[in-house]
Amino acid sequence: MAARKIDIDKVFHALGDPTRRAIVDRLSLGPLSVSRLAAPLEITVTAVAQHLQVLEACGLVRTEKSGRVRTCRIEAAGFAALEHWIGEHRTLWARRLDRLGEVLEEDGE
Amino acid sequence: MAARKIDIDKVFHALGDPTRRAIVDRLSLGPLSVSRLAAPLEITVTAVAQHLQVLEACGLVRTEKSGRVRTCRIEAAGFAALEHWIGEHRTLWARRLDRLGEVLEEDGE
DNA sequence: AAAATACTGAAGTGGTAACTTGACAATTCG
DNA sequence: CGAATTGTCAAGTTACCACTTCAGTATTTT
Repeated sequence: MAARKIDIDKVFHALGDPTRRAIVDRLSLGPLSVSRLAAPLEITVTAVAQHLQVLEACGLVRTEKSGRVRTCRIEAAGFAALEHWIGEHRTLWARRLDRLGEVLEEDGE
Repeated sequence: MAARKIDIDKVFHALGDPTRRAIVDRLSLGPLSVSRLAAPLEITVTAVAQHLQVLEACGLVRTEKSGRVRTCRIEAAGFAALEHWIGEHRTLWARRLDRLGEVLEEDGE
């Protein structure tokens, strides 16, 4: 799986930014170039490139440059680290998860 | 119904801080007062109280003051929001997880 | 009552994260 | 070739975040 050691700190921090989560969301549907990623976002291509560096540094995204285009895709390592952290806490928290039917109210996200 | 609207943004941001994750870890084992939470951490009680505000605001922790002691415990709502977000992405990402070895393939774009 | 305990509030500091602009490099295309 | 596309590098700005100090409020203990 994850060959490299993934820093869960960075994973949480990376996903704490809504713009980066939006990037991850879109990449979940398939690879995209930097400018295509930037198009629907209201920030500059430079800003998107910076977000991509963050996402790449924590193993959530992998990019590859070919010609003048950098193609970005989801990478599993960071996601695996996140699930691992959650898995470690799920058992501890599971008891309390029972009584939260009321909180799972929508929220869109 | 919707007791509180959980903001996944805040949940990720809250857990992005190692000190706050340490707090969550210890509270997973049982309730603690603010000063007991602060003891092993190398920060002031005030700082811990501030972290607790963050954790409480995103539904990861619940606190209750009785006398001069504020007791803190894990709250499931934030954790549920986190699992919900992951659940929504797991299916999308699972595909990529399966095909890790063959990603050199061009997806067009 | 006095002193110790447990926390709270306001205000300030230092660092850093997100974003911008502007200049530049590299590639593809007319 | 020259021009447009695509992304990169280096600063600089702004805003926020984690944390501190200090002064203050309740509450318990002695």
